[in-house]
Amino acid sequence: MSIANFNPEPRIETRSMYQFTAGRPECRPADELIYREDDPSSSLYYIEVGAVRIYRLLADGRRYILSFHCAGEWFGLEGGERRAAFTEAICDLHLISYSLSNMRTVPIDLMDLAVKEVSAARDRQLAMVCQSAIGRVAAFIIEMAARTGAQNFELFMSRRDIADYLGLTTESVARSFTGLTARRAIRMDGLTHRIIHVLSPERLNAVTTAARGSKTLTGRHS
Amino acid sequence: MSIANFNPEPRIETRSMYQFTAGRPECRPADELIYREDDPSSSLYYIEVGAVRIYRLLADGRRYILSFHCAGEWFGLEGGERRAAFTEAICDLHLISYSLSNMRTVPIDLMDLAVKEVSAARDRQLAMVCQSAIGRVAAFIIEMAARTGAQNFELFMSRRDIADYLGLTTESVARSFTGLTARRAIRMDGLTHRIIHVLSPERLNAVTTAARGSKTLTGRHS
DNA sequence: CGCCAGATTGAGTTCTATCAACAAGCGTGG
DNA sequence: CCACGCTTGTTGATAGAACTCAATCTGGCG
Repeated sequence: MSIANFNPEPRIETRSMYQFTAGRPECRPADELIYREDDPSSSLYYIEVGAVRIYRLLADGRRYILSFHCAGEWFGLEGGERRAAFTEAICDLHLISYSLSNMRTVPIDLMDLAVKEVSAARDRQLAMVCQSAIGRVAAFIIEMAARTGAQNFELFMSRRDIADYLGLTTESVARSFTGLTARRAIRMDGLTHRIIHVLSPERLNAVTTAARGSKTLTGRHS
Repeated sequence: MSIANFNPEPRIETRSMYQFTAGRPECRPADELIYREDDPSSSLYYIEVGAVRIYRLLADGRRYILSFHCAGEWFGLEGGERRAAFTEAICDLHLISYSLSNMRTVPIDLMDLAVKEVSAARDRQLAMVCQSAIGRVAAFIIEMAARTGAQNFELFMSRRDIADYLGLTTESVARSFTGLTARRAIRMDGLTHRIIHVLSPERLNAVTTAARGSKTLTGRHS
């Protein structure tokens, strides 16, 4: 499995390690825990309706959201035997679980899922480090718009969830939303301002490409 | 491959998509480019000696280092058909490349590699967002110590590389190293202070677990 | 009506980027 | 040999961005 058993012709059967049986559809209410840290990681999940947040709790009790997953997406692929994070329903949720077993192949290319998650994690890593507060929020809105495929959509998570995802405070998130509204990049609607209208993808993009600081990362070289 | 072709029994052959032929060992001098963004991603690499940095260039020319890989590690697994990042040798490098072909199976479990990269990317994401400058540097030193398996080791990368990896300036990195020395967590040696002695793993850990700010992420709830 | 949760705004503080200067080592060339 | 430039790393002073604490606003609910 690891570099230790380096061998010219080992013919490792990746697929055989990851076979699952399809479960029945399940419904979970908002805020219910799907699995917690240290649970055995024996299932994979497909979201039919709703959304989840995957998060870790730090030693001091703070919460950091690693990713959101919404309808039509898979989650729960884990490296180790046990969960490294918690997963909760954000809103009412319908999902299908696939438990580890030798019965049948899971109806998705796990390799594809894994490399896509690497790619997404790297994109987020880059956004976290390189962007200002308003830039992160702009990038977040672009990501959500791309996922829903619409210019007008409703955020299914609170400002607190967004803050814990972007590594900001709720106040900074609110100020960034206000700032994007002032720049006429978006318009907000609804009681809790969770309905977002993207007025200008160009202006949104302009915010994300504006450098946080010229010396934060090394400038052009070679 | 994606959710679009959802199907109860598709029997997707992950392995068939990822077969390689072993290449001969190659040597690369320091700072040489292994591959660049948009190159076809047709090879996987195993590092025998040396280390590489994988990075992206932002629109404004700044550089962000996504990861370092050193001897005994694999790199180059990519989601798409083309490279999403650049890779360079940090120091003199010996590597073995495996080119895509139908000849034989690559001597590593790619699935294992992919899920480990997801895990590592998430850990870094968390460190980037939750930690102060000195906390990130402390986490970086802990990571490097774990990789080399020694309390005393030489960093193969410059302060600039570290800064571009941690999303800080070289000045902040230097100040953090000084701060860790003042706390007697580490001692530095060598002409360019790249030789690190970990004096107290406990004190190092204490720096990483110290909260950056109590309101940065949501406190204990539920 | 009082109370609460979610979102926003304002004022002050902290942290890090920025700009500048400095030190040490190394290579080059006169 | 030494002056010079160059690279790498470090330190100091200042400015700006985000956090912190506080207050306000809205709508929902008992």
